[in-house]
Amino acid sequence: MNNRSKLKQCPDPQTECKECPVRSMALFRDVPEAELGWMQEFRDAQYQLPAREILFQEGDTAHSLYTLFDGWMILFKTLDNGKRQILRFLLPGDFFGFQVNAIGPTGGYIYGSQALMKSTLCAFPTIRLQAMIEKQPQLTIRLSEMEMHDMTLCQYHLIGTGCKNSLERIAFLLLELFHRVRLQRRGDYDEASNSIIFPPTQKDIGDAVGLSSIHVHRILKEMGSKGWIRCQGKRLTILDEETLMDIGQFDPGMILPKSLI
Amino acid sequence: MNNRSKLKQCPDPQTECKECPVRSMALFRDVPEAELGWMQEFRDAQYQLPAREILFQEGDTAHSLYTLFDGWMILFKTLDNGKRQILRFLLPGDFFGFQVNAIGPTGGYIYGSQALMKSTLCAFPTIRLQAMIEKQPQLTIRLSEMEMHDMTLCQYHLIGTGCKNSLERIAFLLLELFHRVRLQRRGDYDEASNSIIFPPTQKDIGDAVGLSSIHVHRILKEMGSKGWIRCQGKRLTILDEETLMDIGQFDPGMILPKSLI
DNA sequence: CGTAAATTTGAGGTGCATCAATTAAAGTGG
DNA sequence: CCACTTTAATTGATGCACCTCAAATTTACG
Repeated sequence: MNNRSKLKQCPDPQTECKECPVRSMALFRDVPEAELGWMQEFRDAQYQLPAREILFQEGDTAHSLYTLFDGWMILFKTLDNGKRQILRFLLPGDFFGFQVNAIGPTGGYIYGSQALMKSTLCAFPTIRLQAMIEKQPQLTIRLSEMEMHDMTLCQYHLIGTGCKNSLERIAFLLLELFHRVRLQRRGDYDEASNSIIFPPTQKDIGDAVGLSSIHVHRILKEMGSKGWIRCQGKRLTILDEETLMDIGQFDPGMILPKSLI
Repeated sequence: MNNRSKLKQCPDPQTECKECPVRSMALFRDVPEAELGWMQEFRDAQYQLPAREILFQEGDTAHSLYTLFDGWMILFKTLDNGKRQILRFLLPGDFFGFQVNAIGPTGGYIYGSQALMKSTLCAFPTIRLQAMIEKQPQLTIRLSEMEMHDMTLCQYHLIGTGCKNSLERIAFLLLELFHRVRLQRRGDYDEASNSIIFPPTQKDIGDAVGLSSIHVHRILKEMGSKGWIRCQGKRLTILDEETLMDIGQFDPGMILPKSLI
């Protein structure tokens, strides 16, 4: 465990895997119900992380693999020039921590991770991955699927920073996050107002799409004044989805999970 | 087969999988020698593609999965505004074509693919992937490894377009491609001159790192005048690798293959 | 050898960054 | 619950890294 972070183990009783509310999004989605108890043995524990807290930094030895259980997190990389690139926004069910910078299980994480709001994590030791796969070989297929999905999103972000202007990039990002939250159909999406809880700051948005927080602010203001969105107090409301989809060249289909086979 | 392309089947005899020179980089790297003959049955054929030819376009039905056998190719996406983003440069051994835009095997490719020089491909039908995996379950682990590797590269490119200036991005890209070619230790790398065959145009470079071809040219000229590189006639020579690594924040370790387990 | 494609160079414009300073909001401890 | 501190949002002014346009030259190629 990284002593830089204020990670705390959750008080018992912790959530049972077989009752997990994010199971349909998670790595162990396809593990048969009867095997879940066994799988749970591999789990380290559930942990809580306060808002804005760092879980691990780039280079930290990768002892654990994580599934975000509740909250919002980011994976990021900081450069020598002080700039930060957000690589992924993590929502409940998302799996992370298996990209390391060396061959074998002794490597370090190639990115840092931070909570954007109070978050809960399920962790299991990296060292047990092999045993888990041997017990449940179909995990590798699910792992590939999740990687493929992350890869697709990463490619769309690359397309954004490579080819789109500021308005288009931000429109895309807002819609992507909005749809990802809505797909989960949990309390964070409010159907009546078509809004979601939205913890990223303007700086976070900028660091995700390659813009300064000041310019992000101007674009958000423009989007607000045109009646496309409302964005205040950690809540994002989408008012004109069609226009935003057109501008951002976003298609909800591209964030749907795909099967490898 | 896509009739837009001038894909031609290679004249027999085609290369035997067990004698494949790129096997150590390829999907079937870990398949036991004894099983390779069986695996080869799944193969469609070897195909040849002329320089600058399109293999498939975004949206084409994904009938085949490909391994680049010889040559250079790119995966790219073109936007409504006419701009193009290069998502991956493909070198011999690289596997592509399994990212599709729909659930199940009936989807279309989410990117286009084009040869940068005369290239040879090995193809097998997407529909046989499941049977191959059932016969050789360890293929899914190797697939995950390859995806993880591609994902890492994609992330570094995102970091480039998101956080780096033009000089830093181009330095990174040149070194990445240089090292990837050199890792293969085939004829395309010349040790005496520390140079590689380098088919991308200045426009290709720009489309990969999010710059105009004109600006790419100015930067390449600057790099040349400072004695860092020589870049002419489809050949790239690295003269001052240390300076370039420093500027581009490139570490050769990050393109080395990693094991999942 | 002729045509298309890529490279090269210059001039001018702009989208976004940077700097600076104020206001508002969120977090913290008494 | 309020005073205090920190962080985020907001706004204006200025600058530059890179884009776009245009045209000449060189290279690639059937």
